[in-house]
Amino acid sequence: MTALHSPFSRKLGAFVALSGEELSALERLHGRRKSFAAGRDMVHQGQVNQSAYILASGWVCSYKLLSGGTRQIVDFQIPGDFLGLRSVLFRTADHNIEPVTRVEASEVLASDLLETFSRTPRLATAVLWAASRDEAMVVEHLVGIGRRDAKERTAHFLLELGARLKLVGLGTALEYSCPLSQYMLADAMGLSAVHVNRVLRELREDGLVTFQQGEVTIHDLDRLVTLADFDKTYLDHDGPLLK
Amino acid sequence: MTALHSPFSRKLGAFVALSGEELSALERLHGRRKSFAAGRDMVHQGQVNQSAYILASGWVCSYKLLSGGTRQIVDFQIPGDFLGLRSVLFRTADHNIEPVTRVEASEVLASDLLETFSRTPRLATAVLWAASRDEAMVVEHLVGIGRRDAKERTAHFLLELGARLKLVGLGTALEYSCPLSQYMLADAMGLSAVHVNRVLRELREDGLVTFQQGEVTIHDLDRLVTLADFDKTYLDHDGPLLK
DNA sequence: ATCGTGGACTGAGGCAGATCAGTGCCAGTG
DNA sequence: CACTGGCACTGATCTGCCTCAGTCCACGAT
Repeated sequence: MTALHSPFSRKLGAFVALSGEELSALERLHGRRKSFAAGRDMVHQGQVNQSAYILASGWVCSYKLLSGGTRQIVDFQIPGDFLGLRSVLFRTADHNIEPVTRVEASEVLASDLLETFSRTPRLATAVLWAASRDEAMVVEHLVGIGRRDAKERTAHFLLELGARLKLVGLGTALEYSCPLSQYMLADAMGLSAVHVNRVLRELREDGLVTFQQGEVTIHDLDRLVTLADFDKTYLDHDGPLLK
Repeated sequence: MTALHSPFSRKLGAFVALSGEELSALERLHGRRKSFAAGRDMVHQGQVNQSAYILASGWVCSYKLLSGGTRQIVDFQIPGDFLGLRSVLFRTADHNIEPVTRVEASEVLASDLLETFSRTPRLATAVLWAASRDEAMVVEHLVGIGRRDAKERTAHFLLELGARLKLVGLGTALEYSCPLSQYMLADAMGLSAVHVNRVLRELREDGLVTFQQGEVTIHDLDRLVTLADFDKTYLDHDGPLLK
């Protein structure tokens, strides 16, 4: 697969119109392809001189561990997402990265990344753009945990996931497959797994959305969007913002 | 005040060793100085073609409104912080920005910012660094709201604020002044104002920290750090990371 | 002087969601 | 085959935090 067709290039291209030269610089950035088994952390909190990765297939989650032994999942990454940018920029990882499924990813060496930035500066801007979008997702996540109740939060979460997957061609607005267990949802949404289970049942009984056997099916998009107060503008936009 | 001495330049310099030329490009970036009254929003959700700002003095908060009328404060900004980067990159603001006190800030036009990035690319990398640090703070905030109880969360919040203020010379590790009302703390921490009040009293009665009349005084740093599970590495580091 | 306003602070009562302690259903695996 | 471990799911109980409904300042405006 060339960078020209990689989901990552496509994503950056949505922010900054990329020249042929920039596209091939992106292509060279994709270093060695690596494979990771589900459940075994790719990166640990505190590790130094980590590489970053561009996710080709599979799902991963980024989380932080607390002293009490609980964890908070900050975000899930899906194919086309960039992993561990902060770990590279700060030389030491401030969070763990765990593959949720088997994962294929291209390693990006810190030195290559910084050199690419200096030689093709517009790519630095493009990556800044992508990082800002990630931050917007974390912010939305924060708002959800802080001010939405469990049902709204879960609805919002499932809608966001659907929108993201649709953007990379891994599902439709109404249906997608999702390898996350209820335990992981709980760790992501700041709930207990028990409560996630009950909330999913309620959403199902309300005829809004079903999440069973790894498949999410949205039955009533409008009502779900209203319940969740979901506004997808932070995920998407029309055409490159920088010509 | 020249950019050479502005807190913002100092902050970026902590990430990327800046040349004289880069420093003066930064200086030129500081556009018109503007002043804002407390309480009147500088930026609204949904506004397009906003400028960004570099905060010179005063405090502001960034928050999102929910349909229910509640709000979640995402972060507070203090002098030296960059405001509204996302609003500029995405052309439309996804959050509100409200001055907490009277505020002095330099306006940064979107076009100037992008032009600066293309002419002095290392500044794009530096801003990427700063944005990543902001994201790290939001992530820490997310973890707190998701997995820390009200007392730990409040302790963590006060410690983080102290560390940030110390970095820009506005307080010591043990004492600083803080213009935030308990209502704002509540909106930031995902609690009710009533509960914030009780938690602050408990922290005071435990001899850990006092927050009264706009002054925060930490009485027992060690126990507070332990309670909050506070690790300040995400805020600070030694020397520029990019020479 | 008094009124109004905004913030700190308090008590009582209710509820969302946590915790505890399970059951049942697979898919491995030795 | 029985045994194990992971996940979905459930009922009972408990609790952290919210909501409501106030009081009591300190202040600036009239």
